[in-house]
Amino acid sequence: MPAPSTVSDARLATMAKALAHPARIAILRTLARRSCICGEIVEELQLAQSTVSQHLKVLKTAGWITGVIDGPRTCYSLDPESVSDFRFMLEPALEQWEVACTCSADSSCP
Amino acid sequence: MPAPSTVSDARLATMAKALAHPARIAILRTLARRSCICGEIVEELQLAQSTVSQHLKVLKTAGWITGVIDGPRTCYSLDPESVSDFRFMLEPALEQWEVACTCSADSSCP
DNA sequence: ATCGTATATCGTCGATTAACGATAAGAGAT
DNA sequence: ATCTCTTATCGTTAATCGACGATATACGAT
Repeated sequence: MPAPSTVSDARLATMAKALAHPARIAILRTLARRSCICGEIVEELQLAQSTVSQHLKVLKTAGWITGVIDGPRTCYSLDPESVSDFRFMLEPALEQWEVACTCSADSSCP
Repeated sequence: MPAPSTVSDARLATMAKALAHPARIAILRTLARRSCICGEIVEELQLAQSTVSQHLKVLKTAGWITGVIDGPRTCYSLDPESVSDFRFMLEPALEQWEVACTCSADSSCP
């Protein structure tokens, strides 16, 4: 029997990839605090506007956030459902991995 | 006040980055099952040996796994401590993010 | 209709990633 | 000492990432 899952691992990897940059983590933290922000993020992180826009796009594509256009600006928010999905995919695995023994019995190991 | 954390976000991002590939997730799942494997992973995933070796290096560098050389082979295992670190860094954030409202009050939003 | 603001997109650059085959290095066994 | 097996590393390739400035687009206000 092969390792379980593998189906949703693609999505898990995609969301992890979007998380794999300090600037994007910072953006998520910011959105968690005051929800709905656009170019204010540019001030908070000291990055060019185009760079921030790209990071937002990555987060949006991966599903972490949603963007609602509000006149000339776009209002970004965390997508709680996707956060929930991510937790549901990741946490059972992490729990299992944390208790994995350092070296199991049926193995070709020292 | 800026967003909290940012200190360990670098490490969080690093570990997330290592997680951001289906093959590496598969490797972690495998190691969680039977611990201590080396080239058996090459069979499980259908990838070249050098590719698997690289993925193992990425996981090791990020701290997810440890490698103990055992004669001619190397025995890899999950590092429960790092898994724990990762959980400790990530889960509080995820909990917070999941309950973040879609659009908060003090915001320039619709 | 035009101006100003806000944001997305384009094009570019250097750096990194992912994959592979080929080669080197280490440890046992003959 | 040599052969074999296992794994790490090297070199290459195409693709992607991260950052930026410049430009285009969209909207609201004048």
